This record gives sequence, structure tokens and C-alpha cells, in this order.
Amino acid sequence: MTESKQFLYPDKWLSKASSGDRVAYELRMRIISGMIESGAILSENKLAADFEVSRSPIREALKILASENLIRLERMGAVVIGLKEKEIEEIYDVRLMIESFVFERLVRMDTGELAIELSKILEMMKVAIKYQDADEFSYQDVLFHETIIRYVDHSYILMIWNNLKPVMESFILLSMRMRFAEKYEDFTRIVNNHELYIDAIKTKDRNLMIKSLHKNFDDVQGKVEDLWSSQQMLSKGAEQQDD
Amino acid sequence: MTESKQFLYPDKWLSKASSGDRVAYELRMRIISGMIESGAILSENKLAADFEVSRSPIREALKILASENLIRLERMGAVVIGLKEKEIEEIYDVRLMIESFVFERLVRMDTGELAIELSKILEMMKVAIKYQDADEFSYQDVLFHETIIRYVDHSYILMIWNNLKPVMESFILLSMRMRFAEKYEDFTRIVNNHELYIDAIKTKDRNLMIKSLHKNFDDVQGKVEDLWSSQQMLSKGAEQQDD
DNA sequence: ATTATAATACTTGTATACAAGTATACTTGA
DNA sequence: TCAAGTATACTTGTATACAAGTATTATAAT
Repeated sequence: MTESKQFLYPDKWLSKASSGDRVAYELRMRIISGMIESGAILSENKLAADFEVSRSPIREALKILASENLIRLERMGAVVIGLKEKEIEEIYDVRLMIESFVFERLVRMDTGELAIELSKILEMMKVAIKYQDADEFSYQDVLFHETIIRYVDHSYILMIWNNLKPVMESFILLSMRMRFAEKYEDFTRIVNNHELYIDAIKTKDRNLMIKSLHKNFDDVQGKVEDLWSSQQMLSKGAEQQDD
Repeated sequence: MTESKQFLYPDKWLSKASSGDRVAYELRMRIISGMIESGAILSENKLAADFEVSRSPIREALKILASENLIRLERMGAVVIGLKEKEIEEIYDVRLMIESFVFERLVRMDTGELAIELSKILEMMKVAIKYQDADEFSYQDVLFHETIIRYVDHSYILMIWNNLKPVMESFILLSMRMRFAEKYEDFTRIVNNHELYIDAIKTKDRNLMIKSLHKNFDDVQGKVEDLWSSQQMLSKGAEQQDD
């Protein structure tokens, strides 16, 4: 309990973030990791005391999390919804939906520059694997998909992505940290899959893209299980197991 | 100029809205209508003075509008993006995308109750037409599509809808007001099209649904033109035309 | 013991105050 | 007339204060 003030979200990613954003990032991680269990009720005043800030940034953070479907703002207190299996499947539904949409645009564009950019990011990912830097790997993984989405220059698709991204990012972060510790061999598969994606974009092969997306999704099934064990680790640490 | 304090958004829809929400609704209408031109810079202090509230609800409103892509929060001031042709097409891309997704779910569900509910809403729309109530018609029109989306119970699809809805609603409101005044005959076509949509859901006919969606989109092309004339009416009222 | 009423301790939403930083405008120097 | 530096008036982000409303708890009466 002496270490309970540690933050789950990487400090260095918050260099120029406002106090409200920091709280949102950290709360998001705690909710998705299961450290704050779904059903819990968050009070603005208590959070303000915990994070040692005023209610203004807390309110800001809660509004953000509500728009991401992680909490529900009610008359009295914010109810934690959290990420259960259903929600994770739904997020991947949406990812599949928007990335398919994006691909349809890509096949009508010159994707040369994009392929180069993606190759660069993939190299970064490989380096992150080599040095077992889970956070950096996650960052590049998210960036990979964001780069594809940004390339088609569609402000409302980007809007959806912006809403989804923080949850995705937190989820991937937690999942990757777990896998670096326990399932190191997974990463060759992930890299291969991203290479497949780049090939699909280069050759504008719709079927290959779909295949790659589905592989990515299958990969996620694993992520989900990892996250559950992560959640159990975090929340059941000091509890009884005999219910 | 004596009437400049009039609000564009229907009062009665704001019965239990907070001050911040009211400002967001009203600002949204002013931006979409073109009353506030794109490129304009909004200052929190000025807005607070204009709306006669403090900065707290203004900040809240600006955050909402930024998440809807109507403004861009920058270092100094919020820059109005607005709805130009590109944005409207993009919104309809997304609508097409999510309604297609929803339909794929619907074909695997019992849609009996939904069809009844939609028929009810359609009757309401007819009454609204009969009494030339543009606002009520718009409300039911938006409700029609929201009802379909809610029926599949997908929280992240609903999240996208929730982000899109206010902009859609404002856009439809403005467009319908214009058309009630000038293109009354349009409404039989709109009603027919919604009947087509209900049929598609009843018979689970994918092609019919697509057809109806596209008709709806064609309808919107008209709406766009209407909106432009509306914007010109509002913004060029006291200006010179010779630039 | 149970119900009704009253007091208290919460809750949210809004207003206001203040600090730190940035652009604008003005003054001063050449 | 133009450049450089300073002063002023803005900006945002955060803290704090306050009002109105709601749940909870305690007290009192039957």
C-alpha cells in the first residue's frame, strides 16, 4: 500500500498535458486495468483530494471519460462502466469498420509515402521489442494505425479515432506490458502481421487487408485474456479468492 | 440588430439542460447556420459576456464543440471550423457507415418491435408536416435514425452517434426550417423514403436499405444547397455583395 | 419497533479570483 | 522612418467560493 501513489500512465507522454488531461489519462488506465472496478462510484471531491488538484481539472477529466464510455455521469457521482469483454469486442468492431472505410479510400490514392512512413514505424517497433520497451512499442503500434487513418484526411473519421484512441492506447499499453513479461514470442507474430498490412496497402489488395485486420483481431483475443489476468493481478492482490 | 439576442435552438428542448449545454447548443446553431463564420475566433471572455454567464459553462461548451469538430481549440482563442461542403459529405460518409453496420446487425435480429416504433415516429412526422412544425419534424427525423441505432445495443456505435447527433440535429433543423418555408413538396419525398427504410428493415432487404440510404443522401444534397442560401441570408444581410 | 420529520453532510453547477504565459501596442532610440 | 524593447491587455488553466438541490442519518413521536 505504500506504493499506491504510483501512476500507470507513462510520465513522459504527459510533458505538456494539462492537469485535467493527466487525471483523465491516469483514471483511464486505472479503470481499464481494473484497478478501479466497474460499478464503483467516483466523487469529484474525493478524486480532487486523491490527485491533489481542485475540482476543475477533475470535472474536465470526468467529462472526457464519459465521452469515451468508460464512466456514466449520473445525478450523484460518476459510475464506472469499465472495459469488459463486450466493450472490447465493440471497440474492435468500430476499428474494423473505420479501417475498412479508410482502406477503400486508400485504394484510390497514391500510397507510396504512406508505405514508407509505416515501414519506418515498424522498424521502431522492432527496436522497441529488442530493448523490451513495452511502452514505446505500444506508442508505435498506436501510431501505426493512426498514421493510416490520418492519411486519408477525413475529419469525421479522425474524430471517431480521436474518441477511440485513448481507450485503445491504454488497453494496448496494459496488454503489451503483460506480454513483454510473459509472452515475448508474441511479438514476432505482431510484427509479421503489420508487415502484411503494409503489403496490403502497397498492393492495394483488399483481401489481404481484411485478412491482416482479422489476424490483428485474433491477436487481440489474446490481449483480452492477458488483460483479464492483469486485472486479476491488480485487483485481487489483497482479496480473498473464495467467493 | 435589435433582435440579435434571439436564439436559434428551440427553447423547449433545453428544459433541463445546464447552462453550458445551452451555450453549446446555441453556439452550434450559430456556427452551422453561418451566423458565426468559419475562421472567426471565439474568446471565452467575450462569449461569457455575450451569454451573460461565467467562463465555466463557456469552457464546457467549447470543449463539446471541439469534440464535434466545429471549432479548434488553440493557444489563444477557439477557431471556428464550421460546416462546409466537405464536412457535410464526411458526416454522411459516417452515417452511411454506421447505419450499414447497424443494418448488418438488424438482419440477424427480430425487428418486429423496431418496425412498429419506426412507424409511430413516421406518423408523428406526418403530423408535424401537416401543421408545418419544422422543429418537431426535425426532432422526429433525428429520433427515427437514433431509434434504429439504439436497437442493436452497441455502446461504441452509440458513442459515435452521440458525437455526431448534435451536429446532425442542428443541420437538419436549419435545413427543414428553410424547406418548410420554400420547398414544402419535398416532404412527401422524405416520408416516402422513410417508408422505404422501414420496409427494408421489415423484409431485411439489404439492397433496399442501401437504396433508401442513398436516396436519403441525395435528399441531403438538396439540404446542403438550402443551407447555403440560409447561410447567405443570415450572414450577408447587412453586408455588401461586391467583393 | 416503526414511521415521520428534521438536521446534516454530501452532491453538482456556476461564479469569481488568481497565476502564468502570450500577443499587441506603444514608446524610445537610432 | 524603422527597429528594439518594454508595458499593457489580453489569453488559458486552476483554485476557491457559493448556491441550490439530494441523500442520508438521526431524532422524535406514536
